[in-house]
Amino acid sequence: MVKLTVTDQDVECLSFPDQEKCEHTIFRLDDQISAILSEISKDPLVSFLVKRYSGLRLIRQEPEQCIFSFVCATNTNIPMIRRMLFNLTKKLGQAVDVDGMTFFAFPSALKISKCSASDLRSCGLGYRVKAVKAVANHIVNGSLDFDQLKKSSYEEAKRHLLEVYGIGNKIADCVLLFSLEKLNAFPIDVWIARAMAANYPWLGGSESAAKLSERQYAVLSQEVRNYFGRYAGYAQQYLYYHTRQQAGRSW
DNA sequence: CGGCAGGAGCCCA
DNA sequence: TGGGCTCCTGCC
Repeated sequence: MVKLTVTDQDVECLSFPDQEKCEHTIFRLDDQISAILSEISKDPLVSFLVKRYSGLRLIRQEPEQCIFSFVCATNTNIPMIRRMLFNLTKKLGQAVDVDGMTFFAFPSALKISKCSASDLRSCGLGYRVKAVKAVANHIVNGSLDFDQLKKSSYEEAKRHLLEVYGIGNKIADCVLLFSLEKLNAFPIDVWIARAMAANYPWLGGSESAAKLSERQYAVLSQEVRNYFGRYAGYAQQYLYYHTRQQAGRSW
């Protein structure tokens, strides 16, 4: 659990249990950011966005928290996602008191795997209960080993993730980018798909569809990683943030 | 007030 | 390739 304090100058970070320089972990401050930004700035639009949204960073999450969060995020909206995750942490997570307020840590996969389906359902997860259960079981029985996946290539790690019920292309790419150190992962949700069709019509086989088929996702995914390179995920972050800003939805 | 559409996707037929 | 899945919100 982390407490962030925004000051005029920067962001102060305090973690529980205490971890030295947790902001370096969370905001990837150890990345060679100038080299990364200059590489993705070969693209004119990204170059513009890098200047416009200077300071934007990729977040590094704990894999378990990351994958459960994105499983809950299918076919819904952000207020709903927050509610589901809050209910889940309140029901199963450990209470932590900070500044006189009680927060709840993200529960372990073991805790989730032991939780009954009806209790999970009571968190408002709906049909996602089946996927949440499947992910928890894979983690507990060792068939989903995040430490191993961190050492694997993008392609191999993604293949393993896709074997889990409830994990499709988009969630797999999010988990790879935000928690498994695959900076070339480029998650394509409906917003990014629209943005790509509008700004990069020559990528993705000139498919203008907002909803991508399995095949279209694979083609576009491969092409954007070729085009933006090993730090494609950083480019995605700028494009995604910009798209959401344009839509007037800044969380 | 009720009814309906739609939303950080995925699975199955 | 399209429909269903849960739940909630916004709109009419």
